[in-house]
Parts: sequence; structure tokens; C-alpha cells
Amino acid sequence: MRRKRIRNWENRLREEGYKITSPRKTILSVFEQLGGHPNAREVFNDLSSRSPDIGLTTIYRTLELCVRLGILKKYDFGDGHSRYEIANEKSDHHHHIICEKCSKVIEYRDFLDEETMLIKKIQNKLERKYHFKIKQHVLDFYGLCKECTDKKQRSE
Amino acid sequence: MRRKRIRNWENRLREEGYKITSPRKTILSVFEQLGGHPNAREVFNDLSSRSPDIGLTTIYRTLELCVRLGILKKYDFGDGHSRYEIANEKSDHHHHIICEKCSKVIEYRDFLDEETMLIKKIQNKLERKYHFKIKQHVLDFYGLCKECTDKKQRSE
DNA sequence: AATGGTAATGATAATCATTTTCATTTAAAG
DNA sequence: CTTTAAATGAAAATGATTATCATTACCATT
Repeated sequence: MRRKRIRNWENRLREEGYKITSPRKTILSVFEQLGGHPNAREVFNDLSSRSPDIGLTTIYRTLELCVRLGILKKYDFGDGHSRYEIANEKSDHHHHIICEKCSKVIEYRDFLDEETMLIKKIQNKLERKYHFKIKQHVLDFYGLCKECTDKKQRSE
Repeated sequence: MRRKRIRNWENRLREEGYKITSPRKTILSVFEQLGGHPNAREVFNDLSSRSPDIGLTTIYRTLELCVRLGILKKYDFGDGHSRYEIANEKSDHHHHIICEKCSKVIEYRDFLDEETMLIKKIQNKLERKYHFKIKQHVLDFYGLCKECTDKKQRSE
């Protein structure tokens, strides 16, 4: 299972003529092991003990490269840091719930059938009405997670 | 009509103990006259001839203040510039279609009934399942506007 | 296994949006 | 009109991201 996924992005790099380097392996391993939606600095911090010789610059470059090749997805949740996540198959469509206080991100995959139906319909009509070629959509919810709600109530 | 809206935000400032100053009037007038979703620098550029003595700093401060008071809404469309828009009544709920090339933004208000129904349902279930207090949602579409589609085809 | 061409890396400096600092100006209360 | 705290603007600071460039490491070919 894991080997399958590794071969996927390694092949993707090779296909496009990029080399399989040690920093790239290390950086991608963070996403395989940790999952989540880390930003560049969080990846850097996570590696700081294990691989202190990988520079922040290389992390930025690797992340952007992987986004370009479709290996990672890039998100902007409005907290001033671009966040990244492993891109899986199309069947893995999902959306996010973001905590406005601590930036915690939850992925949800519920209600996707109903959603897809509605989105498809809206998208078709919007494309015709506004002459846009629509590539993707974002349906995210923002609010407070349990911990931050609790914290807030205690301090009031 | 216009005076009504002016009185609205002037009162909102007064209510909270802020002063009605000439820069604030000028900056808000940009949103009343131009509409749209300008970022800080675009507001600055728009004012540069009329009011060259208003500094970029003041624009940033005023925009953030207005967001805090609910006079403006702040958006992050992922192009590296926060964008702002006049906040109207609740009935003015809408979403966006954003061009990934030129950052043009279209507001759409279509299909809101269907959307609202679905969103309400999803939101309730998500709140219970993930223990989030959801405050807002984003349903935006990203793609290419007509002009950028045309340009792209010509260059291929 | 050694080599050479080229891509990748990392340290540093540069950029760009946004914030902070602080001396000066101004709205508005008395 | 004075007073005074809030608001302003210029300049410096910050923080994320990108560009530069000398050095290093992949890997196809010897």
C-alpha cells in the first residue's frame, strides 16, 4: 500500500524529467506519515531534528513542484500560510472545516453525492451565464473547533 | 439611497467611538462608487490622483477597521492580496467566480435557494459530527474568464 | 566503480504585502 | 477656542515567499 503511493509520486517526477533526490523523498515522507495540511514552515520544523540540513528554500521549491505535477494540493485558508496536502485519486474529493482561531483543519467527505449534484447543476448554469470555463470549486466551512469554543467560554 | 448607506457606516463608526475623518470618508467612497473587490493597493491607486495625501498605511488601517465593524467584508481568493467589498444586508448573500489568470471576480446570486437548503443541512450535520460551531461558508468557483480563455487559445 | 553534464540544493539577499512605531495633525467634546 | 485622545503618514520592521548563485548530488554513460 505505502509502496504503491511512493512509486506514484516517484514515477510522476521521473515522467517529467525530475530527479528523485534525498530531500524530495524526505519532504514527501512528511506528507505520507503525518498527513494533515502543513504549511512550509511546519514541514521545515518537523524535519528540523531528523534532517536539519534541508533548507526552507528547498521545501518551498519542492512543495511548488509537487503542486505543479499534481502530487500535492495547495490550499489557502486565509491565515497567511499556504497549506499543502497529498493529492489522491479523483474519488477522494473532499472539503474542509477550518477553525478560525487555531487553524485546525478537518476534512469531510460527507454528503458528497448531494453536493456533487447541486454543484454540477450550478456550475453548468454559471459557465453559460458568465462565460467562464470553471475548473474547480471550493466549499469550505469556517468556525470554531470544540477546543477553541471551550477556551473562549472559560475566558468569558 | 446613497445618503442612507453613508449614514449607515458613519453611525457604525460613531457607535463604536471612532471618529468620522476625511480619509475614512474618502476610502469608503471608493467602495460606494466603484463597487467590486479591490485590494488595498487598488484603493490606493484609485485615490492617488484625487487624494494623493492618503497613505497606504491609512488604507490598510481603515479597511481592517471596517472589517472589524462589519462595514466591509474581507476575502482571500488566493492571489496574495486580501480583497474587500461593501457588506450589505443579510439578504445580500452571494458567492464568487474567480478567474485564475487575471483575478477578475464575478458575484453571483443565482440558485441561492437551492444552495441555502443544502448548505443548512450539511452545516447542521457537520456541526454535530465534528463539534464545530460553524460561522460561515465559502462556495466559490475558480476557472478562466472569457477574455483569458480567448487569449490562451490565440497563443496556442 | 569513476566521470561529466545538468538539475537540485542551500545560504543569502531580494521582494512584496502587511504591521508597527512614532512624531505630527485633527475631530469633536467642553 | 482649547484640550486631548484618536487618527494619520512616513519610515522602518516584519514575515512569507522567491530569486540569485556558488556548490553539490543524481544518474546515464563510460
